[in-house]
Amino acid sequence: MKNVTIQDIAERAGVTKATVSMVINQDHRITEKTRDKVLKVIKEMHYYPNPSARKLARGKSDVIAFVSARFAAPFIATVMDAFEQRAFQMGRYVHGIHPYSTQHQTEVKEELLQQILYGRTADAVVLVTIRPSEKIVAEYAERKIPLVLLENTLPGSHSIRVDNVRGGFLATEYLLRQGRKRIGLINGITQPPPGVDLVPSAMERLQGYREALETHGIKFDESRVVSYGDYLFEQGRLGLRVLLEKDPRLDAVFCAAGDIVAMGVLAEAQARGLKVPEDLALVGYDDMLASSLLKPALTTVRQPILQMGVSAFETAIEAIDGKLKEDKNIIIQPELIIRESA
Amino acid sequence: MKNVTIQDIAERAGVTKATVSMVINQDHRITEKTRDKVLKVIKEMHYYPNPSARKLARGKSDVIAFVSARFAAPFIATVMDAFEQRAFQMGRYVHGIHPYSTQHQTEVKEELLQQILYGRTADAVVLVTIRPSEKIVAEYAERKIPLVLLENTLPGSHSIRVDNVRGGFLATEYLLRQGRKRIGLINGITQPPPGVDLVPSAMERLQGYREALETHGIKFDESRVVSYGDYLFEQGRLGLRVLLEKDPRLDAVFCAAGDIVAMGVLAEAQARGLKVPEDLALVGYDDMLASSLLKPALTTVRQPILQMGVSAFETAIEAIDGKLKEDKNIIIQPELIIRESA
DNA sequence: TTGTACGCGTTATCAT
DNA sequence: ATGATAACGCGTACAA
Repeated sequence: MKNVTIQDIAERAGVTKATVSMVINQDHRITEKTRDKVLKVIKEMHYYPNPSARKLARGKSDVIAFVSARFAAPFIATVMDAFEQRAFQMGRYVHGIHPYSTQHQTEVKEELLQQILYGRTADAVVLVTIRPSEKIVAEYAERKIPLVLLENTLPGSHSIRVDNVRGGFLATEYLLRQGRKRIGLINGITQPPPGVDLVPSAMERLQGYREALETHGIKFDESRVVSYGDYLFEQGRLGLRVLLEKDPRLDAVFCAAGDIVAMGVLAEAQARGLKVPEDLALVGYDDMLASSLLKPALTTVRQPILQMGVSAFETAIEAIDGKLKEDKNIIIQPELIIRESA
Repeated sequence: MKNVTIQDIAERAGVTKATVSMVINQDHRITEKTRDKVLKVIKEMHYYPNPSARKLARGKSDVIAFVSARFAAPFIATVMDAFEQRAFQMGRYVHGIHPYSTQHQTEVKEELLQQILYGRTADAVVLVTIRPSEKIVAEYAERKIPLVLLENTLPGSHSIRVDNVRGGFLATEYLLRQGRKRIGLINGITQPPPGVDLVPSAMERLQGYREALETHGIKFDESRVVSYGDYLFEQGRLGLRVLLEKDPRLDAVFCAAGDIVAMGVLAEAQARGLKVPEDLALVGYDDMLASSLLKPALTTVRQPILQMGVSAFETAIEAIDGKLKEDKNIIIQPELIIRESA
């Protein structure tokens, strides 16, 4: 009925709160005897320390905040899962990972990060695909709360990134090698409207695309590029329509916006009677589970997502433990998975 | 550097902590004048109340715990997303949703639920596909922390469920109507080994399958059923192999274990040169994004996942607000989506 | 509005 | 070496 507190345990065990606390926190200066006695009472009375009181008392929170735009995006869900998996393996922060989402709103993000920082809610913050303002980074640095960025880099914070320039390059170059000349690009937004966050990976993939074209002596043509803020199936259908309208002779699409969007491209192509890859070659990005199951199976750039989650967790732990004197920047290489669509 | 506390604000604004607290909590009995003054200081000094202190002081936590086995499962990620979406819309518990995962381990689950309960960490707990022990339910009831179950029901807690019996029935009956007689079932585990949790939906889909057979005068044959604990692509391949070994004349498969598994079935069928649906009709479960993109497009039972998340959130809020005198049990009807595979 | 006890652990200091 | 005492962390809420 009433909540069991440390005081109750102390009384029942005939010691003081301090002793109970020490038992819980494995302080060495207690006898086996008293410890066993106290532990027994704890079990008996179903005592669980109040985490709020605990946090309040010691400033540390035993929490890592994991901030992303939306939970449902496969990329994010997978990273989060790997992150947590690693936590279980290492036995640290096991129930101490707090996912937050910003719903893509810059304002929510800023507010949230302030809140986490000044509310002392987390020992470290992991940001997936979200770019904090420099002001925030500075404030975190001052209070010594480590930031770990995924898909971003900023001085003053650690980062885990996939080499997106290379990803864009690999995909485009492969298409060129297959003899394609008119390669459309469906991408994320590279010039975000106010209030929407920039996703640098889109810029980088664009750059890779350009570099590959240049390497092969083909001039970059802006009319071959479309950008969308959402990464949905419908964007793929729409994107292909737009690209074909600009040039019906389009012979390939690199869908840097991801495999879901690529699926939309595929559907639209098929609806128009275009054969993939014969009439239109298609390369996606991400390599989701379903990508290999499509007909034709999707050629795509694979992101080592699990590894990103694992590295993010390990980096966060190292930072929390004070083992990182400088920014740690991990770059993971993507891989082109060649299947049937190109 | 040092943390800004309510005390600092009070001093700077020339009032007491109590006043500041009232301002923050929108208590009406304070003058506009003092309120504005206090708010100004709060802004200036970047004051954010310490959530731990706050929770400690008032027993309420402003948190809803959202407990599932794994984050990455598409079903779970989608529910979680809808859940959070609704929170944003309603402006309640906006950053107060704490996802936890149990990694499928019963022990972890029990421990976690105890911790949440006795640690007073949440105002309500939502459990996705996870069944708490009756003991836990009783303990939650006693402490008046509402439980909301998804895909489960237990007296003493609220529930949101999809009518799985009906889902199983719809799929099987449709296959029977198409003239199929030898219908295999690939399902989740209905008799879990110790330490692994029961997923009742598997039982229910099995029941729907049986009922449909009986309705059409076909005897249930246990050798047509295989069960797996994981819902992976590989299970689909394996499942079909096993079923065909038992009866090579199999003419249909209802893959109640979900569309990912169904994709495995499809791949295996195609690898064996079986035409779908001519030689083998296939019905899945879930209706994922990719399901409509396969060749042949997958006929499947659609789960109204978004709606489940929304209902779960609303139910949690109602329960927290004390508006539910009795258990609320919502049942959502699934829908058979007919495409090409059957 | 203010003063202040309270919620619950942690930890520095002190006694044995 | 063990354990007790007491102050502390930060808001909330009730009596005055």
